[in-house]
Amino acid sequence: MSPKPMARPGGRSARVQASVHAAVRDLEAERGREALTVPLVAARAGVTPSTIYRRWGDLQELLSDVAVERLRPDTEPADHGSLRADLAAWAEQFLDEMSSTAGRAYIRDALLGDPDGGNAGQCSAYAAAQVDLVLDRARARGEEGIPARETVMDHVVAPVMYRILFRPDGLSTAYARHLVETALDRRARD
Amino acid sequence: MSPKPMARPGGRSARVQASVHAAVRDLEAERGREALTVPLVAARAGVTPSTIYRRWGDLQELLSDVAVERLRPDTEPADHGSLRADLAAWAEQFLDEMSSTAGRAYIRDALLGDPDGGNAGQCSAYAAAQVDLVLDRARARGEEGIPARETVMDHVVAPVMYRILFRPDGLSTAYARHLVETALDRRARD
DNA sequence: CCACTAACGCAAGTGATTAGCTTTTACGGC
DNA sequence: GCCGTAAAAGCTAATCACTTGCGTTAGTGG
Repeated sequence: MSPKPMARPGGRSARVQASVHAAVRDLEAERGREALTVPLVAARAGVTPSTIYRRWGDLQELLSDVAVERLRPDTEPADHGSLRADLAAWAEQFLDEMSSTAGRAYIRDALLGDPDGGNAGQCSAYAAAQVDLVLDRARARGEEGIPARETVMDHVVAPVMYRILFRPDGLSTAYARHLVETALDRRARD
Repeated sequence: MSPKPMARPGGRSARVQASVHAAVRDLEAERGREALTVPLVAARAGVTPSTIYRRWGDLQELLSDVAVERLRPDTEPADHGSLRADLAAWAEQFLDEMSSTAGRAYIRDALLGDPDGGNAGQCSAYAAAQVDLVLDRARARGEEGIPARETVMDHVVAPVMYRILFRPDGLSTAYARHLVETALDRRARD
C-alpha cells in the first residue's frame, strides 16, 4: 500500500514506480533534499509530472514512500550469545542509524507525507520484527526473564524515537545501553 | 524563536504576527485544515502574501508555529494527593488530548515545518515542565521513591507519543495508567 | 486473440511562490 | 522629542508547481 492503490502490480506500473524511486534517490544524492521537486524527479525518471501527482498526490507522499524503503532493516540483529548483549547491540545500532542526519530526515519524511499512518506503521513494524528476532533467539536458548515485545517497544524503541524527534541533542550509545538495562532489569510483570 | 529571526520584537512586527496567527486559527475553524493557503491567510490577516513567505518561509512553518502555541498546556496538573494519582491523572489527560484528532494534527504540524527542531523541542519542554510540577509537589509532600524527570519522560511520555505517531490504533487511558505504574514500580536506579 | 480499463502522456489553465524594488515604521543616538 | 538607519511590509511582475480534461498506451482477463 505504499503507493496509493496500485491496482496493477506488474508491468508498466512497476517500472514507473521503480524509475521514480530511483530518480528520487539519485537526485537526493546529487543536489540534496531541498532541491527536490516533482517536475525535476519526473524528468529524471522519464515520466510526466502528472503521473507522479496522480499516483502519489504530492512530493511529500512520494518522499514518504522512499523513506520507508530506506528505513527497512537490511540485516538481522547480530548474535552475541545472550539476550542482554543482543538487545544492547541492536539498540545501539538502531540509535546510531536513526539519529544520523540521514536517518532523521527519513523518519521525518516517512511521518510527513502519510495521511493514513500506513507508512509510519510500517516503520514501527520493522523495529518490532527486529525485536522479535532477538527475543525469539533468547527463547530458543532457553533464557529466563525475557521481556514482552511491547515492553521493549515501549521502553527502548519509543524513548529513542522520541528523543530523535523532539529533543535533537545529546544522544549517545550509552543512552541506548541504559534503556536496555532498564527494560531487562524490570521484574517481568507484563 | 518561533518566527524566524524576530529582530524587532515590538510594534508592527508583533501586530502582524498576532494577526496572522489569528487568521490561521479562524480559517482553520471555518474552512478546515485542507483549505488553508498562504494567500488566503494573508488576505484574512490583512497583510500581503509576501510578508508571510518572508517571515515564515512557507505554510508548513507557519502552521508549525501555530500548532506549538496550541500544544502549550493551559492548566497545571491537578492535585490528587499522591504522586501516583497525580501522575496517572496527568498521563491520562495527556494521552487523551494528544491522541485526539486535533491533537494528532497539531503534533504533525509542529514536527512538519520545523527545520531546526526548535518547535519540537518546545513541545517536549512543555511536557517536561508539567512532569516537573508533579514531581516537585511529591517532593514537597515528602514522598519516597520519586522517579527522575527523565525516567518519566522516557517511560511515560515517550511511549505515548511513539504510539500516537507510529501506531495510530488502540490507545486507551488504561495504557497510560499502565505506563505510570511501570515507571513508578521500578527501583530507583537512575 | 480480443475487449476492457487502469495508468500514462500531453497540453492548457490556475494559482501558489519567488524576486526586485519602493515605502513604511520601529529603534537608537543626539 | 527629532533624525538617521535599517528592518520589515507593501507592491508587482514573472516563474513554476500543480490541476485537469482528454486522447493514447499497454496490462489483464475472458
